[in-house]
Amino acid sequence: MDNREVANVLADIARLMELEGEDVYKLRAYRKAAQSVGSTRSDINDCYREGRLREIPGVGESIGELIAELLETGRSSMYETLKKELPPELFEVMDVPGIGRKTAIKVHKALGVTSVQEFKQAARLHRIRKLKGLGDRIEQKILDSIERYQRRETETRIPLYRAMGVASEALEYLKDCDLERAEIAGSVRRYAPMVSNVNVVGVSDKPEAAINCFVNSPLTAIAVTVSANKAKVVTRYRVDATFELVDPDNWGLHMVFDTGSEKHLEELVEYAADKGISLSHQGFMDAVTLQHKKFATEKELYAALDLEYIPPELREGQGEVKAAGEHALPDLIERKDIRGDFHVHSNWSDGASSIQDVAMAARALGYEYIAICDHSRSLTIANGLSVDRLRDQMEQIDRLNDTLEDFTVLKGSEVDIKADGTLDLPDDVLEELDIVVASVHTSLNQEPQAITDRVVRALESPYVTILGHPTGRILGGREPMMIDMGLVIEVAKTNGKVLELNAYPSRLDLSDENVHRAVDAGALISIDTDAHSLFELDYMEYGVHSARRGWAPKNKVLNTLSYDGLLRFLSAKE
DNA sequence: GGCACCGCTGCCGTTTTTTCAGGAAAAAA
Repeated sequence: MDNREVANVLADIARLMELEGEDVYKLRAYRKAAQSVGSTRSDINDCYREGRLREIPGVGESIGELIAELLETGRSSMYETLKKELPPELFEVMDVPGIGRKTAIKVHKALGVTSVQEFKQAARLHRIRKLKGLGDRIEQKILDSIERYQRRETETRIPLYRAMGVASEALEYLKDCDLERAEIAGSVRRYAPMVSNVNVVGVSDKPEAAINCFVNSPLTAIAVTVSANKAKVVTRYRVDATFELVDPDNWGLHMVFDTGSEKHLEELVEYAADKGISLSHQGFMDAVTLQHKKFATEKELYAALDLEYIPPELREGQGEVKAAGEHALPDLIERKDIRGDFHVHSNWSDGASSIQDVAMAARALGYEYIAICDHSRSLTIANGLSVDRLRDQMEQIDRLNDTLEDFTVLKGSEVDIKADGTLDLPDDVLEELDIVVASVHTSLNQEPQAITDRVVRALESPYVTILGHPTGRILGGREPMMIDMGLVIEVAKTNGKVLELNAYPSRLDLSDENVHRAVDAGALISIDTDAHSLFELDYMEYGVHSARRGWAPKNKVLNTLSYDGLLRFLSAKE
């Protein structure tokens, strides 16, 4: 057994204990040990042989003995006993949002159903509503949840931030594969929020060895197709990866074709055809002179078509080719344009760092200002600030600002928009703040009309500066709220409110489409990280690229303003 | 069950609201 297999058994045991209603700290200990064994660099068998099992964090006497049993016999008596009690298939049922531990067990024991499919069938046949404590509405909820879950199961795409991890892992392995060059292409390079394939393009004078090296890397779960210059594999992260070796003299053409998107390439090929050029992954040929051309860089290829260089984020077939032909591409926002961050948490609520440390980190990024926007009182789970604590925080920020030069900490709050659209803090408190980010955190499932009215009401408050994570979506996890974004954008524009592009990688909310709509409508956006620790301030990178996907120019992004410019903006609103 | 810091131990992520049903589970950062 290797580390991964041992870790899987430990994790399974933890879940079975959870089903049994075992002490949560006990099962957490198993879960932690699983995590630790799975991620440790040294081989678990070596550790055992050398008597160093307990040097692994989270492995003590009992778990150490259990691992020893596993390695000696390939099984664990404790695991076997637990499995007899409850079938591990129930894990998947509990993975369905809306079905918890108790419900899963209750239904399993009463009806003898085990798999997700069986639960679904039982709900369809109205067998669940007959159980004590469950009724027709819970039954319907279970059915809906399972259907949503199953739809998600067929989803092979993963969120960008996870694909980024896979991509850098691929590049890391490829360092040992005798390559002269290797770069990420595909939808990861375009910063698409959901990714189904990680593309790597490389150059090597030993192609066969390089391809084999990639296919045999630990990244690969199954090799799908392998040819002389190209390999496609299923990775161990539920996403495919493609590695292609190309002619270095034609690097530019290959990068364009391997970056996509399909729609962009369609537009591009058509545009080229109109100019009498035959363009494909195979090459570039003048249809009249029959001359072939190669391009070492993408810029040269676009230039040969009389096009402006089109940045990868714009290559979605949204009219960028036409715009590039007219030299009318937007002057896209860049990372270096960002002068501050309006949505950052400190350890006053659920952040990890002190205000001072956040300020220092932000200044080290070259920012001029940062707004501390901790949660407001009703969001108790995030340790939201009461009015009194918020006032204390404001005082502390004032004192901190007295010691800072060329940098300002703005006083803010991420104030909850309550279910009726009122704000979680009274107006006289909001008025004292520099920045008010208003966000929805509760009752996300309201009907379209209700949720839209609610947000509109918040945007009509004169004290709100920014609408935080406007749709509440979690990539690969939660659907956006059923809000009428068209109307919200209009109201924001009319009332001089700013729409946030929350750069937290699992959110990226506004979506690129909505950024585009907002920019077209003339509304302002701000790109904020929602950082809860210092390193998360770097999430700005995701935000900027997403804004570029929405064609956002610098002058539509609030946090490109200098501090003085920002003050003018804020005072103009009063 | 593991661990840190001394013990005959106590902590490990928390708390309130919503929802469906009539007490209990799930969701929010």
